[in-house]
Amino acid sequence: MVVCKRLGYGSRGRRIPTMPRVPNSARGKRSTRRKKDGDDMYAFDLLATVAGTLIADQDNPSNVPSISAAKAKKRKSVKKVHLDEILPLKNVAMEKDCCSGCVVGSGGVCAFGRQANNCLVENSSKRSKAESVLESLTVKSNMLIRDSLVSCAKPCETNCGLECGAYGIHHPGSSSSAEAEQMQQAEPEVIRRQADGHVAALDSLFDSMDQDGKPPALAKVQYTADKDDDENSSGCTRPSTIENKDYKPQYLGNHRIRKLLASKVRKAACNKICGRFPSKKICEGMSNKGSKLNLCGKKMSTTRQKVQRTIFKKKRLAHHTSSFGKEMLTEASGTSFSMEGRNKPCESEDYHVKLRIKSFSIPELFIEVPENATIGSLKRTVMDVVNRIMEGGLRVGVLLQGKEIQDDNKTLRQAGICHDKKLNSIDFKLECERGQESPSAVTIPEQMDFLSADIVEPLARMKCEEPFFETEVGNDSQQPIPAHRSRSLSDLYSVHCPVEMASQDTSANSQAIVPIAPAPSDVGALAIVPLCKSKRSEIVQRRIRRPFSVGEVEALVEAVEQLGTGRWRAVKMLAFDNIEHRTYVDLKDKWKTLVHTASISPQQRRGAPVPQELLDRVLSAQAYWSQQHAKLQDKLHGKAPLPEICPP
DNA sequence: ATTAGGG
DNA sequence: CCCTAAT
Repeated sequence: MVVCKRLGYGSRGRRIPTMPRVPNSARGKRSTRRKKDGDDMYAFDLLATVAGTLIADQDNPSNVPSISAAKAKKRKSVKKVHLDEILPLKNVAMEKDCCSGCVVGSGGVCAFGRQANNCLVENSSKRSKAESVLESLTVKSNMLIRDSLVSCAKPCETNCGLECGAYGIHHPGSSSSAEAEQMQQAEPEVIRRQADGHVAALDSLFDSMDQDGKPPALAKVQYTADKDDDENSSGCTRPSTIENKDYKPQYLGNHRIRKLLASKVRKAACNKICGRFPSKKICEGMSNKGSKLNLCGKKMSTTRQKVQRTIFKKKRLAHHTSSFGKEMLTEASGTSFSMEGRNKPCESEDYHVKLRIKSFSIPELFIEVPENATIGSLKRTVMDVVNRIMEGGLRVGVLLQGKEIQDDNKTLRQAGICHDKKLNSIDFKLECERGQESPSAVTIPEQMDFLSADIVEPLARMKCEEPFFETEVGNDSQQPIPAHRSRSLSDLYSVHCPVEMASQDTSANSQAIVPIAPAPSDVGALAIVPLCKSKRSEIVQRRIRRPFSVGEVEALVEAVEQLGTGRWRAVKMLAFDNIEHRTYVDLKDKWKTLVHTASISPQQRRGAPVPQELLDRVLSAQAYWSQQHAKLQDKLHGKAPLPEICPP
């Protein structure tokens, strides 16, 4: 009677701890996510705000894209200055409207310079190293980071330059025509879909966004994206890219950063959304503790809730993945219409200056990756470098004709930013909030490729001090190995994840060489001016997916068999102690999925198959420990212990 | 910081 | 994996 449900524990000779830990099952659960208010302001939001607040309509409504046309009528007439992307650095002259796609990073930071060869990646030198030949990859010159939609608004006639990023690397000239074609086709699709009735559902939302000048680019992208997202009922999907329907974001990340910043980001997003419903009283209850994400009043429809939630999600994603180009587009429609040359005489105080910041220009990136690194690791490395640029909290500087306007209290007109002036010469500068770190403090690694360095004149060399990625493998020798299993798992990793190691090493050694504020030459390009590398990036990335190997599963099963469920920290310490990317939450989650996997038919299982033997052990351990927890609960509640359930 | 549970 | 309430 008492033997039941042990299921082979004894046969494995494992001793079962006398008492399970008190389960914390009493802990509350909830499925609603309460949003909190926050005041976080992010650099690019700030910039977007700068742009947004300066933006209003020009007199010519015909230029207003279809979606915002109606709303435009409501607004008073204003002036617009279109700051198109400029290239402060001398570059190879290319024909206009050439699509030098430059997709930076993994999450969908898209950059398509439509002007010139802004993203010339050249294989500059082959320095042979002792172990590996490193390929020096110089992402040269300005990489225009811009809303992909914008980039696609103008048809690409040629595809020059190199696209480095989420969807692969294409060497100049090698870009497939199919891709270019796809990009071209994206635009009509965007416009069409926006023109039809789909917009209605979110109309009020967009409306609100419009009013505070926040570019609804995000929402727009949501429309343009594909529908295979699991939240497609909202019509929203991933915030990026038209050119790849199979977009599976390659995330990277630092769990700690994420943990620290995630709530911040959410708060900010919430705050912003809330701020976008100024007069509609949609924000009622937002600060109510008990209220859910109820932006629209007491009874938000399910769909609506989902839409809103998705907005949040996309908001966050936009923060993370397309931080550069995000929200730089200021019109609801994806139509790219140029406001250049539309300056009008300053007739009234009511006129606004409309600054349309379409893109940021990343001056230069210098990246080193081993030849045997994967594309994925390259993407992550690029993203890493980009993230580093973003680190440290950016502030915005405004330069007019190359001169920075220091006085924040000056009006635009006083500063000379007026429609009758040459507004083409406005630059925005992004600087680190804390620029204490002097350039001298920046280390120049020995392995720096100076061959490339001399190409890129005034340079700040940013060495990554700590690897962006967790080094779960590289430090085995330094860490004591507490559990034998840890050792084995480590070994296992070094066997199974060599590429990951490579990418991490790469990441740790990757350098970014970025020009320090080149004299802002002409037309409104935004020079990103990284002066420091101090503060952690606000960019939060989803962690890269790392499926559990069989070895890991086995280690997990064994640990849980010994320690029980609900002691995930202990499990982690026992079996995954030096596997940094496996948190105890991960282990708990994995156990959950293992239990589920074990309880479904093999035909229903997906992914790498787990040996049935392991799954059996999972089930037995789960059953055993559940029973233990139940017993304990009963004891705690003073109930008589239930008779043990025995199988027939 | 951990744990539990829903997504 | 993510997110977050409750410990």
